[in-house]
Amino acid sequence: MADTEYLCAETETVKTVLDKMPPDEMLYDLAELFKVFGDSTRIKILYALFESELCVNDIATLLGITQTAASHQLRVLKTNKLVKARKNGKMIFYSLSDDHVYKIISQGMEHIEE
Amino acid sequence: MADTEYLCAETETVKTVLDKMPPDEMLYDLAELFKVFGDSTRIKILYALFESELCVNDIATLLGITQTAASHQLRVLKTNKLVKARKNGKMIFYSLSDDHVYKIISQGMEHIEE
DNA sequence: ATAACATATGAACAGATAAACATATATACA
DNA sequence: TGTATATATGTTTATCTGTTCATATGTTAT
Repeated sequence: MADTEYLCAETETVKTVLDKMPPDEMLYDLAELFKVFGDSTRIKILYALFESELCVNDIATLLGITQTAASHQLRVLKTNKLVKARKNGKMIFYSLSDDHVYKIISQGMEHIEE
Repeated sequence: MADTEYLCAETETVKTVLDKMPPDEMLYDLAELFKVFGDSTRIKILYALFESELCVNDIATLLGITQTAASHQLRVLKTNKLVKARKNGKMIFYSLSDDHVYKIISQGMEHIEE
């Protein structure tokens, strides 16, 4: 037997909230996306790429991290379609995949700066 | 003696990248902010609050989580200024603190839906 | 083919974190 | 005052995550 749940909010309100809530899978994906932005190393990489495409070693050197760490994080960014890769000889140049990245980070910055 | 670092990118480019990079502390704060969005329980809470202010117990019931879990997550959201609280008797109503929350989540959704 | 370089991968470890459980605080009402 | 209700807090635990180290893959040049 389930508990008798009761609510403070109006029944109508509760109904609206539940109606407008996107499906769980979508909310899960959204959280996953933000999780990618939730690491300072990855944020730094994205910021660096605002200016120019860069190869892995340059990114590592610029940010003062190891090549391995850069590579691992670039993989996360690529998997989540935040950056794309272009191969040129032995080097691989990474760049932002679209301007959502810029917009999302900008909104975040606005929130912080107030 | 430091390694002799060399870069693939132009010296000028590297300089610009470093110049435009915000201070580390700011980048760290930004990552912290996105970390808050990077959890599906918190995303669900924020989505619920898009419609209406809600008390803790309602949020817990609506999302199918325990009161304790809701309270813990609301604290995280409040600490990061994403929600604000209004006390009314024994109940505490939570609501979104500003529209950055909405904008950030919207941008994220756009990225996912493409 | 071999050497040097650029990047990626796999495994292990340390630190972070969300949830659960028990309990504390605070308010309302009898 | 005592009791029920609403929310918050502290602690533990299981899981996740970022980094490091070692190694592998792939590319270029000699």
